[in-house]
Amino acid sequence: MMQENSPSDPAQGSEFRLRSLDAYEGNLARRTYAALREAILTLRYKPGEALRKQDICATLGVSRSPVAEAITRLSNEGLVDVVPQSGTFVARFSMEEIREGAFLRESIELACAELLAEIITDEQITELRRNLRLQKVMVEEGDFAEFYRLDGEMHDLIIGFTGFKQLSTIAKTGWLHVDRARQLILPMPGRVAETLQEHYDLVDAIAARDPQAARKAMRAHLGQLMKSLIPLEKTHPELFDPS
Amino acid sequence: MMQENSPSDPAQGSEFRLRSLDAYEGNLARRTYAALREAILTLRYKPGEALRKQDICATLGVSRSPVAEAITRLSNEGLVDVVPQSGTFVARFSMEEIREGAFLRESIELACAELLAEIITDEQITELRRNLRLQKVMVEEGDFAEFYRLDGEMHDLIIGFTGFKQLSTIAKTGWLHVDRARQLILPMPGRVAETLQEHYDLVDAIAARDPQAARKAMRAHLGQLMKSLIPLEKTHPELFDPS
DNA sequence: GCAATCATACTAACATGCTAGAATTATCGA
DNA sequence: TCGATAATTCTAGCATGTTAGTATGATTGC
Repeated sequence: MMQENSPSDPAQGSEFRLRSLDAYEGNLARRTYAALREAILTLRYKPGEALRKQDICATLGVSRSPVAEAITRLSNEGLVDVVPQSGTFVARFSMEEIREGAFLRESIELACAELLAEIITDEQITELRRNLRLQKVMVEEGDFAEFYRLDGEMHDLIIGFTGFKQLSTIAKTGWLHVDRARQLILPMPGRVAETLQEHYDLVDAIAARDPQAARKAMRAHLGQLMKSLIPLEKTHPELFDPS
Repeated sequence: MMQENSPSDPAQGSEFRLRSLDAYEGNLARRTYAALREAILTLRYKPGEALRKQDICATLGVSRSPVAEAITRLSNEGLVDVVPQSGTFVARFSMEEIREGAFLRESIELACAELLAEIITDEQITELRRNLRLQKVMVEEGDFAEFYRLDGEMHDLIIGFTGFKQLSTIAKTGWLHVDRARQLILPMPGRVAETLQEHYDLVDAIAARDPQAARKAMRAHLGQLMKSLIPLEKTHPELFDPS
């Protein structure tokens, strides 16, 4: 099988794309996984590109074992495609997978929002509102990176408040493909403001302890995001799975 | 740290608990994973028990590499606990995790049932009904193992009909802990008949293209299962996480 | 008898050698 | 010039050697 490299590939052979392992924690394999994962999600490794184990080993200063383990894990998550006896490639986008990840997260968060609307405490509502205030500030300051971080944190809070500990990890794993695709969208001030409003609606519904409204708000919110992702397949066809 | 072996451990040192690898497919690591997973889920490896890599290597006739990779994966799924530089142990049951797995699956299947109620085709309904007829036969014949297999197949069908390909795997992964705990419950004819009826209700609701009824039926069905699992913590305390 | 200390026998984690097979390039034939 | 074939150079997958850290059991001191 052949998986062409992006031709516009200058001499980036040496790896400036991986952060040092001591930015992460855990054993070598886990840290290697984290470094690779970050590089893939931020598109420093481009979809379709071959992953060179040797380079990675050299750059990170580890042997092949932890790298192999990391790649296995990335493969399980669908971020890379392993071709036996041939090579490992950064997975291309697949609108199918993106939809699926969005659906999974929507399923989980709908259930959480619904449950939370019944059991949420006042302290937890306060924490959500505090997060929202920070989001507002970031929108006003135009700090979109921090806004997205707070966005993720808010979703995490909502899931975490249910008391379930692994659920957030699963939701995020499904969300990986969506997150990677989102990197291609330049944040537009207008859209970000809308997103913030959707967050307000969602938290309001939960705070009002209205399960149905919470479901509706969550669905509307995630629906908007998907709408912004659909055009990507047309604008960046080379990054997508031929399908 | 100390994790005692079950004292009632005769000379089962030699491993009669792992099926031969050629019962599975994929590379050695994947097959090793499958074999271990099956042994853990069927309780041939008991919760809390230490996993001896050397024995496993000898039994399966493979080296430590594939076994290590398999264990890493089982660890990610929460089926084993790895204690660095010490040992790996079959995870004990945790009612917390069981609840969480059930919640995850409920979230996914509720969303699927709701979606399906809108888009399901007549052929798909036929396939579900066919599965139900087989379930009925198995209940009548008292073949509970086959009934449970069909049960799983039905849930798979429902998820698969949405067109999403990975969702079933995720749902099953979350369901692992539930499945393992279910091994402790002797199937009682009465309860199995009830379960079958719940399946009928669910499929009827989907076939009637009634999203709300489908949600309700799915929730009732999974709620019943959880109800049967709760007492296990009292009857088999030694298999549960001290919590 | 009992607690503290030390030696031993385990383990996970990591490094590295080896092999079979795939992709690529070089060579050859028309 | 072009197509087929052979040689080379990749890779993943597997086996195994090494190391550091943990638990266990023996030994010692009291």
